[in-house]
Amino acid sequence: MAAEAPPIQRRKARRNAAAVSGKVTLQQVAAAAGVSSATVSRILNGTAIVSDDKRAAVFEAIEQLGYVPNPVARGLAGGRTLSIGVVTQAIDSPFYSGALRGIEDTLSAAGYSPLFVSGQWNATHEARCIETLRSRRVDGIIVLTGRLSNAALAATARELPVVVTGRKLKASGLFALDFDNFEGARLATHHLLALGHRRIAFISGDLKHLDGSERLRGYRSALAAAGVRLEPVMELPGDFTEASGLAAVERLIDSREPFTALFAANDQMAFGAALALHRRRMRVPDDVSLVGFDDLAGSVYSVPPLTTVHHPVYELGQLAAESMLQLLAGEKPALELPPPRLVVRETTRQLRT
Amino acid sequence: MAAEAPPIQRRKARRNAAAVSGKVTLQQVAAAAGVSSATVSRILNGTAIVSDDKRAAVFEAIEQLGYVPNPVARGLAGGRTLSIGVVTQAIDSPFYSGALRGIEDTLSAAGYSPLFVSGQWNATHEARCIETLRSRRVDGIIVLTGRLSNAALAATARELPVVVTGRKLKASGLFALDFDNFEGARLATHHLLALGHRRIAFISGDLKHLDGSERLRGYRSALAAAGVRLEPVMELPGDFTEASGLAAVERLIDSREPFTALFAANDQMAFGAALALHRRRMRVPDDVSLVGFDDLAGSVYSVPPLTTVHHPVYELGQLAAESMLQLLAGEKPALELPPPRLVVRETTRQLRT
DNA sequence: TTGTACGCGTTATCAG
DNA sequence: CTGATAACGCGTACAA
Repeated sequence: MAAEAPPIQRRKARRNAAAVSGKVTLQQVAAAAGVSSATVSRILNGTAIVSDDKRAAVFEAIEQLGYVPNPVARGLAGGRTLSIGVVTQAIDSPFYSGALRGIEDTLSAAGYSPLFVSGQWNATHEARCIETLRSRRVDGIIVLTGRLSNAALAATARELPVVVTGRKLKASGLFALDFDNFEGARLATHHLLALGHRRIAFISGDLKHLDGSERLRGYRSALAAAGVRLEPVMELPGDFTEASGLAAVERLIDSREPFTALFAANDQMAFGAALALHRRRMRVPDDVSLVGFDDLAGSVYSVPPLTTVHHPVYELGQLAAESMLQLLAGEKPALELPPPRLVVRETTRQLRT
Repeated sequence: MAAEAPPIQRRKARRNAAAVSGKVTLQQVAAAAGVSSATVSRILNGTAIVSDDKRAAVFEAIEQLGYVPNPVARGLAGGRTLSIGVVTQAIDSPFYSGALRGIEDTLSAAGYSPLFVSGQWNATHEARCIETLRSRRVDGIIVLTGRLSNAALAATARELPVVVTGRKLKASGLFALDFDNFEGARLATHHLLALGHRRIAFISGDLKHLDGSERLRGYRSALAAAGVRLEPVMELPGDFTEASGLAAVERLIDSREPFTALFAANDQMAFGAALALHRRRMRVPDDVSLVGFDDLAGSVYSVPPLTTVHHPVYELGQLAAESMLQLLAGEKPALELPPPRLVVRETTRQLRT
């Protein structure tokens, strides 16, 4: 036993050094295991059946040497980089960052790495982002609510798998994951109607996006179903930012148009609206009821906590990533997001009569 | 002229096809330009001086063919992947996402791509993340407030450039970008003292992190300087989350210890604190003054807008990325974050006497 | 089942 | 200044 000590120590030392420097090659593993490099590769990728003894020898060698495959070389040789491009609009938006985490969690669990790029709400920039991702040879691209045209998306889907959220679209090699924004907005508006409100103003998001237009449609639909007349003055334009929500409410108040409730197309605008109401000395929910959309992490802790429509952003990211994995595996994804759900907190109350 | 039309068209067509498929190789460019591939490489990387005519011919060919270099092959051959690993704790945290944007902006402007991974406040997981990044052959690693030991960080800095934020540390190949949390906390506490407050409670963050402990130190220092006795009961433990801020304030109120002001070690805990006060029917700032730390994007729109210490997170990301670029260029970074700055908004007021 | 040999697209090292 | 040519580390036809 004692005689064997030195070799063992040496092996251990080498292993640590290797694990840190990451410089052990597949070739070295093959040599140590007494097989060809092709066999090692086959074992690693499950490309072919290998005899059990060689298999064991290879794993032994991998363990001893602390071998870690080099994804760069893999990418060059095999064409697969095990990385997925993710096009987001603003990486620091409270809305998207939740989705990004969902994507990262499920992608990394599958051995893939996400490559995030920000499109910055600009179609041209977005196209450039996709070019960058393609030049980096990503295996697929996930687009979170892009500005890119459906045609452009379908075109890149012909080259590599694409998963897109926030729009409806069918094309080969592409999967669209959509959330029922219409129903969510209907739910929110219905809630206010059920509380007795009739003068319900709506702060819309960017109508160029499906999210924005669908939420407006849901609002209108609910009002119509309740027999409440649609009034253009009650539809305030916004762009999904807090500032636009604040501005919209100030304009509404200045117009002296009576209203008892406010539905903002997203939580951020609802926050802006709440501040505007506060500035004008109108209390929430005593004077005005307020509903948001998205259920951001911070909405639970706003004062008072915001009633809103839950949008499962984390799950959105997870499902987008899972769909991509399925696309990569040659399967046809059919995942669906859970239906929207109203979360009643403390910014809404029965209309005083 | 007319005779030349066909070739031009053909060239155009080929160029488009190439730009989309991204399959034109450096070899093809070399062939088209009538030079060797080495020359093309040299021109692209500025590795050596090349005659003007060949240079022009190569650029002409690149343009015609729509050549885009392949970073994967580059990574294999040259060892540089033009990608930087970024270890963050929670990609969806409002605090870190701002920094991530700063990093992405300046990195991509320099032709680098960031590779984000989440350490999830877990040293073991963080170490694994770094292994992943190294296996992907990133050219450097930026660590945002990690849990990793200084020793571990210094060790990886021996292998490749490292930039770390949120701690003080000197080592070769490593640059630490620190923010003056002590001074920021001192500023905030001083502000409350200047308003006449004496019973100022402090909700601390995770004291295992330098951010947390330094802010506590700043709070104590300001009190001491004003001759106010430090009372352990006024120092409430927290962990940087909204929930912990809420719990801390509820405990404080239940203890019936009198207090007129509250300083939370970050904005998220301040939000939690504000909600707790609201629940207990204590008004901000009329009954209690409240100060946060970080100046998150949402703090401007909280109701009422939060007085807080501005922490330049976006710049933090920018500077971290710039430092990394300098490290990569063989320079010695000496960038510094701007000093902390108190942003007085509407949650603090003169103590009523 | 296994090994040989070539190719992936660049960079780097030599000569010239 | 420029051109062959050898790496870089791995996947994969092809052959055995």
